[in-house]
Amino acid sequence: MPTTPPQTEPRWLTPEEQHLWRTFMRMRQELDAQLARQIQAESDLSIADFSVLVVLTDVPDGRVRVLELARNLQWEKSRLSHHLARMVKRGLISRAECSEDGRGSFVLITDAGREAIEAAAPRHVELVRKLFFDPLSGEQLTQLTEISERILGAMQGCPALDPDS
Amino acid sequence: MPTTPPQTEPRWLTPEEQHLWRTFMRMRQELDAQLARQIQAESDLSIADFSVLVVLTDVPDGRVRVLELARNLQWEKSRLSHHLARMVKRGLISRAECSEDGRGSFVLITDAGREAIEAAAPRHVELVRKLFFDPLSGEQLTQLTEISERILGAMQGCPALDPDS
DNA sequence: CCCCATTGGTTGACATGTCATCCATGGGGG
DNA sequence: CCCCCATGGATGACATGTCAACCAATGGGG
Repeated sequence: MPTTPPQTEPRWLTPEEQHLWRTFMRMRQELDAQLARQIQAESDLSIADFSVLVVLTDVPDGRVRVLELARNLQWEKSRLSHHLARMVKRGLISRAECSEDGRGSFVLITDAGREAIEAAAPRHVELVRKLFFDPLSGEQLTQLTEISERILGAMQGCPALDPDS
Repeated sequence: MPTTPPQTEPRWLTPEEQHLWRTFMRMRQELDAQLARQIQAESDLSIADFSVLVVLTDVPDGRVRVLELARNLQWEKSRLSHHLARMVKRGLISRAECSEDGRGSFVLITDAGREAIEAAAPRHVELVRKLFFDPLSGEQLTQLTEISERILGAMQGCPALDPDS
């Protein structure tokens, strides 16, 4: 029998499962797209810029180690490095070397950066509310929290094919 | 009073809302990443390739108009055009001109394309099950379906800043 | 004290996505 | 019939992301 061994017929999705999967994926995608378009149009920041700046404004001195950023955003270091370079070029952040660790480097938010995010944030939250929170009941919010945590949990246990971290 | 007019203090997220939003976003992101990595590693198709091929195999003759594809995937036509060009170059699909409409063009799946997706699909479904369906209870699946539909609905009504479609 | 594997981070080549523009056909009103 | 604009699609320039290789500082064992 020359067939590849463990080829039990895969458990394809039932019609309802398929419907859920497709709806979920489309929702994700559309949500991203809308948020991206809005933030881009109104503030000439990208979602990526925005999330970097959020982290920077969350810490008291607006100063974070690169690797800390990477862990926080769950980005690979390469992507982060490239992105930070662009953000420096646009004056949103700047860098400082790290005295404790000669290899390391700090990222710090500039005044322009702070200005940019403070201008963009209110409209952004407003849209997040309108598209994500407002359509859902309080009960659904609880449910979705639980659901997200479950799925996330299932993946943490799955070191699968994880290059970084 | 020189302040910009309708600047009532934005409704920032409460801690629970923030927790939900961040958990949800991280879940999305991690889910995407895992699926992308797996499919890439095992089949040298990308998620994008995969979803194009799925549409192509869904129709009886494996032949779809470009614009039909675009609507189906919700991609902008430019992205689709570029992507199709690459897929042609890799032999996964080919094209045929459209007799009914001289501007139009058909996309058709090649044997290589069919082979590629048939090889990739089973492992992919398996992973989707493992990461998305299995961790959730039947009740949660129902809830998530409802939730996704709600959010999606809220966005359909929002023609917002939609360049295409 | 030195060697060397690890770690923090950058770089270059390349794949992918976006935006604006272009081009050819199609399909009506004048 | 012809003009003109809407439509289907391609293209080029550029922003962004990924992968693999690289480099310099670190920090332990021998």
